[in-house]
Amino acid sequence: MKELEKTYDHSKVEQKIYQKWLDSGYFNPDMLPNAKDREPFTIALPPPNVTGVLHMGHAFEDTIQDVIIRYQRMRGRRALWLPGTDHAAIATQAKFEKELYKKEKKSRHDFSREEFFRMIQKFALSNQQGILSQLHKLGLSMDWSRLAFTLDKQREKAVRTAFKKMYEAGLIYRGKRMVNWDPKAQTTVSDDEIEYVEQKDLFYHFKYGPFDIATVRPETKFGDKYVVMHPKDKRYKKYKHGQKIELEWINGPITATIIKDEAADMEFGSGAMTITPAHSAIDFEIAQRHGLDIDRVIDDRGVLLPIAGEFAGIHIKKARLEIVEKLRKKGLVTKIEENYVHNVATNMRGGGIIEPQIKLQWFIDVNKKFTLKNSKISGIPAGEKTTLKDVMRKTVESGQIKIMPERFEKIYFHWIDNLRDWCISRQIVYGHRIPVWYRGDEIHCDINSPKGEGWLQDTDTLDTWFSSGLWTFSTLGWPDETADLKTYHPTSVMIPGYEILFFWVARMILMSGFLLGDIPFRQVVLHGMVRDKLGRKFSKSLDNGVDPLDMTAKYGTDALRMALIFGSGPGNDVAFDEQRVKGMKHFANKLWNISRYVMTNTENAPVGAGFSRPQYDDGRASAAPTTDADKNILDKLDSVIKSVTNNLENYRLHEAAQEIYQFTWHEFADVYIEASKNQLKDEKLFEQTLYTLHFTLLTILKLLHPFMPFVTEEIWSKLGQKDLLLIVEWPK
RNA sequence: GGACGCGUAGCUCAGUUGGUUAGAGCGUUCGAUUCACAUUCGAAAGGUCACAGGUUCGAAUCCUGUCGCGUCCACCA
Repeated sequence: MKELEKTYDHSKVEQKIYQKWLDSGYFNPDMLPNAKDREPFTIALPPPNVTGVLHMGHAFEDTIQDVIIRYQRMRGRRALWLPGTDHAAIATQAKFEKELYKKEKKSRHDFSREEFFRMIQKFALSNQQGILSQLHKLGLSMDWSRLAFTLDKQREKAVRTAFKKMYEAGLIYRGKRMVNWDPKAQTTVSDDEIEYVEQKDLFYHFKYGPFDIATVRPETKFGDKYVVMHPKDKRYKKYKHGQKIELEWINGPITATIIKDEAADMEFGSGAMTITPAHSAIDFEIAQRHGLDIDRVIDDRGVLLPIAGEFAGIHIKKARLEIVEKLRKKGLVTKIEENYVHNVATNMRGGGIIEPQIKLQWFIDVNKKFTLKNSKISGIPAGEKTTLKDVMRKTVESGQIKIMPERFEKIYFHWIDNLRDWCISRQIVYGHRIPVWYRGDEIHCDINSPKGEGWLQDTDTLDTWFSSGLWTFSTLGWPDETADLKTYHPTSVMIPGYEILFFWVARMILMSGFLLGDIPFRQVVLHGMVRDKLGRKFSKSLDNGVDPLDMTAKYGTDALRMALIFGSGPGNDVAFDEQRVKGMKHFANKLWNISRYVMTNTENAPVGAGFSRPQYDDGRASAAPTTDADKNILDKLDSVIKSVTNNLENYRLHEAAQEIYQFTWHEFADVYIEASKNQLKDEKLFEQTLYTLHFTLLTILKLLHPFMPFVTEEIWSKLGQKDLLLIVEWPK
């Protein structure tokens, strides 16, 4: 028996233990003992963005997954946890461009496309290295041999194959539509990447012929030649739909047309509004309903077009005040309200304020009918017509995919109901380039460029979520029919934050449904966000960020893991409190000293590592001399095993963790170990007591291992156990 | 405007289908120390489970309403 230090020093243990695990090869499920006989269990890691470093949210998310995968491995599953990173297209390019400008005062225009792509890819891959080393330090049991990246060769093949199949099914089309244009990043963004930010502005009222119209954006008003009011608005009864009126406007007299449309809100302002169809989704719809002209006023850079007359060529930001000034001189400004609060659409991936524009873009049609040749989706038989929306809905509705907590299912359905076609093209270079080539009027979509002269590839790249949507199967080798794909797909459980339910979870269901006719995962367990102890988001401006690696250095990885799991309900946000991590470091030390006690006492015992359980194997009642304390602790142990197992099966990790903690400290240490001190002095009770101490400790180590892998593995080896605790059978 | 969540000890939070004196971590107070652990042990203080009704033999838990906080969706010219 080896001596144990008086205190547990994580810094001496963690790296050594992690190396032991790596050397064992058991992170790769195919290397597990009797791998072929094991039932597969798969988790695909939500790939962290290569934009930066890991934060506490990652530590939380990855700990949850590690607990589950370790538990399943011990339960005898062929447990695969597949790691990877996400190229995060627009976010990464935006970040790179920012740094490039800061460091070298250069922009994307200073480089060729190919050169610029290579620079960003290099930046991304160097970030990736940092992230991978952080993942190692968190003790995560991922299968590094299968590491994937959303923008590597194999994933490119998957992306192009997926695009081609959807294109051929007519689900991907190119069309001129109103999109969210970010003039700063010079690209479109999808509806889901818009974040509305409250902002205070001046609210201008103008005299528009006989009408009072209001706006915060006078610079869009040049093209306004339609005035819209509700058909039932009594104030405007005398005006007829289609009626023309002459009036004085910014650059002289114009002819305006009266439009009666129910989109006009009678309660708001004067009830009359002018519309700018080329730069507003709502206005665009109104214009389409009535067949109105759609005149572009602002270009891609936010500069006014010739329609603005003397203001043409001026940036909208600058033009606003000048326009108001001109209107004021003409006596057309009736009122200016200050501090008008309204929402502005912004690009949440580090871009600017969204300017709706009509552009030629690529879309995924979510309502178009198609036929699934092979379908494992319940509610959609093979050969039957369906839509992508239907796939997303039916898989969850039927319970084939379960979402936990359940309340998110409602939110998910609501999102599907309001879903519009997904704009997948981006005008940036960092991403998967659209696999479509043009030559004159010819168009060619394929995995590789077409043969022959004069073909030019589409310059757009794909929305990053397009490649993320393939993640569960592109990581397993799809489109090739690999053994991995057959063995490990559909994956067992997906564990993302609730904030990417739409971006990602829904898109994976869509992609897997169409391309494989199957679900990507059986279960979704959503977790909340990690906030600071006051419940605020971690943010740069508040400077309240906590680096997970600082915590692991200070208190140990086990302590951080346990602290994150301990006080968190499913789907709820977690308030991060350093004090709790400290408390869990104490717990690790407590366990360490419990082990010291058991070891020093079993040192001279006739029983060694091969402790048997003679008294309890069958017929507990008739067993050898046993005290109430023994019965009590072993009964409780049995019930803890059952309960912890049940809670882990149902992804109630926090409850499982609390039960083990409670049992270890306040039952085993506080009660039984105290009682054992007297029992060990009694010859008749000696062996029984040793047995109970030893058996209980070993079982605790097994139960606790998924949560606190390092300290448990270390003690396990000090106890002289041969196998790694990592793959020891889960207690029953 | 629509939907959802939360409000439990000083602080941060658990509390699975309603069931005995409501729990944890940290903090506070008092006491203990050669015997596994001061990163410890024992004890204590501290909660009308936001509020008001209702269902029930019984409600922190279910229902209705009120107040406060938060999130998501839609978006107003």
